[in-house]
Amino acid sequence: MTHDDSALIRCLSSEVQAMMGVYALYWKLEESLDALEVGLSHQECHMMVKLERPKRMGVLAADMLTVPSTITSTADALEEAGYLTRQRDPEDRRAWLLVLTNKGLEMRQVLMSEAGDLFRRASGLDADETAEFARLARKIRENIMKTGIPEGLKK
Amino acid sequence: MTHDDSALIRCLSSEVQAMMGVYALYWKLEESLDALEVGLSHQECHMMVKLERPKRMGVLAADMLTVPSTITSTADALEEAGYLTRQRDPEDRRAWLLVLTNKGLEMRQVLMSEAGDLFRRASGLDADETAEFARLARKIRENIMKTGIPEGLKK
DNA sequence: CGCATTTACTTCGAAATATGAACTATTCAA
DNA sequence: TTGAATAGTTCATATTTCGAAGTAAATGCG
Repeated sequence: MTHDDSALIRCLSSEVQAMMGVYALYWKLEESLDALEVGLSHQECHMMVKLERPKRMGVLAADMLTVPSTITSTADALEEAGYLTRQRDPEDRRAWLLVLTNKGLEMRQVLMSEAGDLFRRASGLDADETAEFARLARKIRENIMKTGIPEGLKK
Repeated sequence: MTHDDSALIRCLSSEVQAMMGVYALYWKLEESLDALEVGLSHQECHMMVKLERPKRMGVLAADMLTVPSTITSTADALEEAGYLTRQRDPEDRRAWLLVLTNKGLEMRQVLMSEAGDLFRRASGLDADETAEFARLARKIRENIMKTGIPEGLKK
């Protein structure tokens, strides 16, 4: 704590307190990702995590709340590095499925376990608190995935 | 939800579930910030929020987990727009205090109340859940501010 | 005191990232 | 079969971020 912010923060609405915590955590986690020195950009790490199973690029764009062209270049990099391959989706041959290679699956395991450590260290929460935080975070994520995507395509 | 992810996600560790929620929320909030059309970049919004009281640029850099030169350019933009002024810190004349103008204070109020709305809509949590989430988020933020900053200066 | 070192911020050019408009290939609908 | 819609790609551009070198003020130390 740089100063006595904690007292000031308690004066804010719960929503704003929550946001500030989320921002701090996000920034901290992003910073820690660099320290992993795993040779992947943040976006590439996120894509690896999202690929628990083969997914279409459009689905990933929606999941990652980003734009198709970003997915293309991220996938290019991961393919180049040997972590995934593109396979035509048999159900719609316009679409590609991104499929992790064995090397990709291994890297994903590493990332997931490192991610757990990062969260534990950054948050400082005990197991119960983490479980409760995870429950709410899951609920939030479900809400966003449900309501957010249409909005994201607005304009 | 693009598919039946919710079931898959429950298989992950609490830590990873928490992270995925935090990421989704962060991305969603950032996206919504654009829609605010308030003429400020994300970084500029964040700085406005952090300036609940005058702060040194170095302190802001630590708070925002970023680099001094980024703070300089963000502060330049906000000064240009009339939201803040630089004042020499009487305690150390090398340092500047960034002080919100009246216009800046008004904008900060707008941002804070909009932020509350954004969180409410994005998260979909009720008041109790929000309070609980805020409690944990505050705890996390305190932990990060306490432990995180020295690490951030490593290297 | 006077000089070397550290600290706080700035400058500016380069690197990394993100974005959108125009394009190819495929599907769908009539 | 043809026109419109969709999935992804390309590429040039905009935005953001970073870091090395510079200025000015403070601090430490003989």
